[in-house]
Amino acid sequence: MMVFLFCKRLQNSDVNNVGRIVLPKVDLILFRLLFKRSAEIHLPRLLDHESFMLPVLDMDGGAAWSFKYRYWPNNVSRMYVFEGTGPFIRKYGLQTGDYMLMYKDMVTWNYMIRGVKASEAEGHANQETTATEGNMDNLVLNDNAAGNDDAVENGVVAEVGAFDLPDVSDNFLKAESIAGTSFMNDDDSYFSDILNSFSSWDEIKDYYYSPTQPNVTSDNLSSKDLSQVQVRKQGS
DNA sequence: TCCCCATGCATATGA
DNA sequence: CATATGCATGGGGAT
Repeated sequence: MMVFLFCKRLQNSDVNNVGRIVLPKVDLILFRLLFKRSAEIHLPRLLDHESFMLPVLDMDGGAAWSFKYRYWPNNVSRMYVFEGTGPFIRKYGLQTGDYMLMYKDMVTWNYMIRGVKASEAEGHANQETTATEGNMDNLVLNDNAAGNDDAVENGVVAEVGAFDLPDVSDNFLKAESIAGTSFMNDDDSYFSDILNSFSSWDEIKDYYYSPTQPNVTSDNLSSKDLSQVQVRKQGS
């Protein structure tokens, strides 16, 4: 099962030849449902001034990327960025206003990525989305879920059932429109499917917090894949 | 008031 | 001198 993590509407500074993409600090859907946590959880945690190469599989097939994942100190906060994104941007021909969507494969733990042109997004969009296209920036859910620290401390996944499912916000529908796929089916079983796929609270916690790298190594990629992993230097 | 993030810009790197 | 890197600044939206 693929979990949608976040969507970034690309800006000039994301698609120019610098080759880095500033990541949004949007919440992961599941975590926004369970807790009120933000940003630093939809990708592996970075220690102080830590950075590393993050393998990311292309959902379009064939390609595998390797972005340098790091952050910039910013006042008391952080700005997260992917570096070495030039080849990805070029493969999809992404320009300002297009989208980068990230997912995580819950079976393999691979991070997955795809680019969506704004024009394609319009193709998937419903009327409402089209009408408010200017607001399709970084997608977040309504935060209707009550915080429940008790469930966390008790370590009981079953407590999850006590949460109200969030409303399917307009933005969530927009994310689906851009993705061209449904993250949640009609009876809201999307979240319960996710939760049921874990057997314990620790599993959920590990899954989202673990600094463990995705199960992608140079050993299980073809040479063709590897050729796309390398970050192209300017002018090469 | 807070904080996110788009981009400016000073410094480092290196051709 | 050109480009890459690492952070700072400030507008604007959320709280």
